[in-house]
Amino acid sequence: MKDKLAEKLKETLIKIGNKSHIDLSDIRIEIKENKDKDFGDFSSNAAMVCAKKLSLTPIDLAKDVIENLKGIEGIEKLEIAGPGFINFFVTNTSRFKVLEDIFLEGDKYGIKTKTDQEKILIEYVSSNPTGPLHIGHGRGAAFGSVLASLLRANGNIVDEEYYVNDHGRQMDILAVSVLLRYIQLNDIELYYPDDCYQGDYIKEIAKEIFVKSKNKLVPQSSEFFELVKKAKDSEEGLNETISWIKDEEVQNLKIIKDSALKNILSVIKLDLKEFGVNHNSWFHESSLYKKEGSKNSKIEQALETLQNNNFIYEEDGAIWFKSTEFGDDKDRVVRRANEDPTYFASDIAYHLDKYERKYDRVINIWGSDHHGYLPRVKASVSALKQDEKKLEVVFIQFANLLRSGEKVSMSTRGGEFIELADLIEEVGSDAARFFYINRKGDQHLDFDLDLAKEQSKDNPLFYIQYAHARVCSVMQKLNKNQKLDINIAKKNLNLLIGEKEIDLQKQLAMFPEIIERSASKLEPHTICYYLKDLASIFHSYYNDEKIITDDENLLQSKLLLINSVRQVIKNGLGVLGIQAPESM
RNA sequence: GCCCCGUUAGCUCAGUCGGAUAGAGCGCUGGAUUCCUAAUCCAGAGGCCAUAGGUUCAAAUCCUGUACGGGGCACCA
Repeated sequence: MKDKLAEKLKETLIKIGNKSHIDLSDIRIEIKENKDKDFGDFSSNAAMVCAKKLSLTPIDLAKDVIENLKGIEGIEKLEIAGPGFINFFVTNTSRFKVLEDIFLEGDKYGIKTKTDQEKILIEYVSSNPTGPLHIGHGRGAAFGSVLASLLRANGNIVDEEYYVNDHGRQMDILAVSVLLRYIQLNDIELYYPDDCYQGDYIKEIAKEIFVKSKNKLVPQSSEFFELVKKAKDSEEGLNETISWIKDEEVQNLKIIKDSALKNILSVIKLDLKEFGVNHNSWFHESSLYKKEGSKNSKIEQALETLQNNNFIYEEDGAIWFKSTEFGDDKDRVVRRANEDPTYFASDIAYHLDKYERKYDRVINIWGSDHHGYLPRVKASVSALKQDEKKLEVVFIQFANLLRSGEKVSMSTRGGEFIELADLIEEVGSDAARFFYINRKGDQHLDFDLDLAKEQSKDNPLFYIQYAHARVCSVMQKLNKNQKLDINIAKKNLNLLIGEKEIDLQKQLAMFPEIIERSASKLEPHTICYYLKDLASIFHSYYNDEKIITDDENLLQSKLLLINSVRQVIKNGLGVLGIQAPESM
């Protein structure tokens, strides 16, 4: 209905414009639901926006528009109000259509099919594979996952990718950590450096490798143990230890690194699965370092291209990328004096790879502590002659965990962080997802553990799910031979004209637009608030009205209404990856 | 110092690419249940939309400055 009105309105304006030879075809007018019922169902600011161009007062223009709009089907009344708003009063009959639509479309209601589908890549989580996911990763995981399903609901093709940082210093430290724990299994006393990973999972991994390798990986050189001693509390010492292993124990290091990576990745995958997060692509950073037959590695190729495009120079023994030419604060090193490419260099190659895979949009979900990193990545994309506008980054702020109103310490030092798996076990995947996305991503979030578990209206997710369960409960209470009969219901829609019944129909009709807006703004939280509003109107209605009555006509029309509510809640929660339980 | 984000009711937060009288929950006060889930509902009180300017017919919303809070500024990943 709203779309139809918007179209008619625009046609009318163009027609009026033509009379005075003024082109209004690209003017942007707005038509929106009214908060205040006295102003009708919809209102438009069209007359106020166009009045100046036509040298008319908004009121006069509005009068003209209304004359032209008269006689449109479904409109009961048109009014001019305030400084020149055009208010639309819709007939009850035209509101009923949404109920038939929902019944016909079912699970598809609100889900768009587009002919011009966009191919979108969302990369998210991408936590270092050096330990299990903790609650700091949870928000990004929930956000990316919901965003993917939201963009799909909006008619696009979406790939979800996890970038595995399986190359570099963190992996080296991981390998050393495991090796040291491994050695300790022989009751050999040795210093365990502060900068090594402290969690108990390292010991588990070491044990596993210990069994498989039959304890053959212990370095035999006393030099090694001296280095470890030195690494106890100095970063330098740790670095020396790492490079010693790299030189002397290449084969063993590889075995340990590979098994540790495999082990941790499988844990991460399991955690994500429990959380309803499903990446369909796992991209390994290490693959960017591998030669491709006769060709250089992806990183070398990318750096060569930058060089050919004249954005590379040498200084202080290092190789730099001129990111300042694209607005970055300073130029960035891509190859260290020791000739190793930096992390940034592999990220350049990674983004180039994404572009080569021909996506229309490339979306990254990053922690907001990385925002300073974006200008250089955008710069590199531009320098590689790619369209940097295709790259969008959504920044996700950290979440605080609250228990009994107190902040739960999230120190990652000493490995005392809370694992995502523990959070899911405590509050459940549904609540965790909902609370993580209940706020705009770039804002701080207090995740209240007690609230997430509470079974009352204070808990917005419970409130929404309860509305769904209530409808299901009514359906259960019907006599055995009774059920929703769409034919009877359709003939009696004119019984649904109570104030709250109309409110419900209006709210239900907004759902497709909510999906669309939420998707286009990359803001999933909009859906949470929409569903809460819908549930609220429903609960209020339910309290006022008895659904089950002896009057078959009335019963059927009401059943259609409440089942529409049930369907939309189900669809909305579905997009969020959350269950809609039939009883609670 | 530079950059990003935020500031809306006592608290936690919404607020439709600028629109008519700024909303919700909690908390507070007072009510509703012989009845489909009271796990709910209804009513009341509560606001200088941080602040000072600017743009506009119209600003919580856009622009600039200021204050306060959070984060970021590596040959780390």
